[in-house]
Amino acid sequence: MGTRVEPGMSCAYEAFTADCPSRRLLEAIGNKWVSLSIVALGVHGPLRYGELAAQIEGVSQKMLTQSLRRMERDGLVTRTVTPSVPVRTDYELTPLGRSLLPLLHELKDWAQEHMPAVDAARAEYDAAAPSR
Amino acid sequence: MGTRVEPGMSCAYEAFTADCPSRRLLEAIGNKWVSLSIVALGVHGPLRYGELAAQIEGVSQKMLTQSLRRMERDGLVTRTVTPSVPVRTDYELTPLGRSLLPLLHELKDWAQEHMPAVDAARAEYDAAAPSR
DNA sequence: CGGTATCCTAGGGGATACTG
DNA sequence: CAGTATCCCCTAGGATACCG
Repeated sequence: MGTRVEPGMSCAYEAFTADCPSRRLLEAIGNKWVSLSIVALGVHGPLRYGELAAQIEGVSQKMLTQSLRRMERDGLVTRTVTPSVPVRTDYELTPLGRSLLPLLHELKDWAQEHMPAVDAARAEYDAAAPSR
Repeated sequence: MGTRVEPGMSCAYEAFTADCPSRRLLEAIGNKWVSLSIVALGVHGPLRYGELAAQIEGVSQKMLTQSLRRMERDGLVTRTVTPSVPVRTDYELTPLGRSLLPLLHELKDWAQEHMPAVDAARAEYDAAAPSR
């Protein structure tokens, strides 16, 4: 408890307290569907609910809706409902949400460059002791 | 199915297929304990199991061990056991693991800069319709 | 010290059906 | 079309106890 950190400087590097910004960010966007939605919206601009669902293979209606609500609450996307028949809902990144794009883009770059190495490591690990 | 992507270029930007590198990376390091362990090891250098546990507030023995095993399998850390009594185990980042550090560092920077905005958005959202 | 092994529960998350 | 509601399974993950 001796090492209290400054507000805004919390989680500086010494300790990862339960409520430090880094951990809370991971809880907010660490979710697969959340980050994929952000990237999809970043690439294609505003998207309707159905378009978004089509972009993200395998996402269920429940999870997509839940993720979008959380993102809206976190100020990452705006939700615009047009009460036509049938109804139309558009999702768009806020400036805050857009500010995450460079980060996620780099993540994607890392993945494309290094995932083969990860696969190789896995294969070797599994081959060494198949029982593990 | 018409838009097939090049190997290595998969998940280029059009579609997020279930097995594209970006999604698989998120599954590998999206985990809170994994990324926190990587950063802790990146900052402090090699760490013993107990030291690592002390760095990461609130992690259970089970989750830490499980995360470290997964990271070892993925080639992100090495695990060195010294069979003394009591036994000593050191964890260290591999070059592959280290290559994630800049990324995670930027994540941390984003968190420290923008999490207050997220908190504000949440407060406003909750205030607008407390029932949600 | 650095783990397994076991038990247990809250929540993640899919499938399906219904609605404005 | 874009949801909500319900059911139900299954895993993440904590607590506890034991071991080399």
